[in-house]
Amino acid sequence: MHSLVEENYLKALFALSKDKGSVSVNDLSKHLNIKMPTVTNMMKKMAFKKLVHYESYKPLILTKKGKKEAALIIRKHRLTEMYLVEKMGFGWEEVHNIAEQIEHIKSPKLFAKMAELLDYPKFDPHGTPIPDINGEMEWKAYNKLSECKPGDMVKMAAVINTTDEFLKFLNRREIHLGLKIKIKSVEPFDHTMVVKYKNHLEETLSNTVCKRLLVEKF
Amino acid sequence: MHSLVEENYLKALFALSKDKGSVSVNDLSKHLNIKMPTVTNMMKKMAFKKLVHYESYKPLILTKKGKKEAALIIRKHRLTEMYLVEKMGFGWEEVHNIAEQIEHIKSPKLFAKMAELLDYPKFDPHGTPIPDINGEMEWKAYNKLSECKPGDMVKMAAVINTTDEFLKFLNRREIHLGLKIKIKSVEPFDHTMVVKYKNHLEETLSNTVCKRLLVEKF
DNA sequence: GTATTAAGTTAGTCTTAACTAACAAATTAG
DNA sequence: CTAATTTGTTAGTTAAGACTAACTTAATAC
Repeated sequence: MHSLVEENYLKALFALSKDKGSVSVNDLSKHLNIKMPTVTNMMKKMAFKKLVHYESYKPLILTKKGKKEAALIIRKHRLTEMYLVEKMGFGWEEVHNIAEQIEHIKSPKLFAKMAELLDYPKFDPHGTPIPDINGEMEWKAYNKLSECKPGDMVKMAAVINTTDEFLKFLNRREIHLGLKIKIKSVEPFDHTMVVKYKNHLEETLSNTVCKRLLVEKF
Repeated sequence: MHSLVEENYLKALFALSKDKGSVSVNDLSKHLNIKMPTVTNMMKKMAFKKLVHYESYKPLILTKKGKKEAALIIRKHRLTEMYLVEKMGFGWEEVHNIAEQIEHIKSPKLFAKMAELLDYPKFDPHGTPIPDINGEMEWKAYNKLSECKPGDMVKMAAVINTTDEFLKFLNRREIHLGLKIKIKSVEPFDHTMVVKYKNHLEETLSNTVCKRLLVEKF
């Protein structure tokens, strides 16, 4: 399998290529705090292993294989974070460093068990999606409603941390998956949103609510 | 801090020096599956770090510092094993490999939390004592089952040299920690024992097995 | 459109932790 | 007590993954 070092390169490549789809050697170098020549060498090695497409002076692009491997590491990271918070009582700010280490543990069983005990979560409490066992992350284009701007037209895609209370709240307001929502305005002080959808012409949603709603822009 | 590699040398030294108090380069080499010259080099390096007393052609002896560091790694290993079994529902025989990796995680908080959630255990699921945060271990006066006599009533307390094979063997016979066992008879020729426990009214255990089972008399 | 700056590569060095080959010391056998 | 065997050491090599210095290509500025 891959070394711990290679796994860190994969993760960084995956994270950085989110928007553009490709990464410069320079960006990767800065992100990992590793000098550029080292990165170049590593990219050649990883190209040989079919994890990344590499050509001199061209941007770096993960292969399908590379993307999958990266997603699986991220899966392990997020499951670990979530496990530490939900099952062990850690605070969110404490778990990153631990997860950064545990994500490299070679034991499918350990992570399968975490997933099971957490009820196969698709999102962590940040609302960030957790890739499945095949490295698929079909949800990656989603945003929190709270991060959208006035004027945006969005479609309801998912809900974070679905408690009974919250689901009843959504039902009362007729908010459901696939619903098209227009953001009318955002209160600068507490980030309360005024939105419009279907026959609700002026519904007010608190930031607490908006942070739990994942939407797709269009 | 120490590298993962050094930690493995420490652990091996600690385990092997249990009886004699010292270890030969050869034994350590065989135990770690690492050639002797490599071991010699490493011992010099670790002697420089005051982890081991090293003199050419003399047996290796852990320093006080070395012993403490080793005990702390073993603490992490055993806490992890116990956590996996008690809190995550793993089987006794599955946890060793995972703990072997997690023991190297650098996060005092993680292990403090495990200890807390397990109610500060002094013994792990194998019945072996868990060193405390200062590297101190509490050894109870356990006896090998092989040294008991017909008529003795004993309670399973710990297992020596826990290989996968052996643990599976114990599972098949439903032998576990805390189990109460009565010794019915001992074959004088090969020291095979006939014992009784739970609904096993006449189970025969070879001397090889009995020497590996630690029990508490009562 | 050339000059300058930024980004990327090549070549060579370092450290860690492994290895083999060859030699030396200690132990055991006769 | 010497010879043979086992154990341990020295010296030199290798691979991974980092580095610096020097050079080349690409991008940007004027």
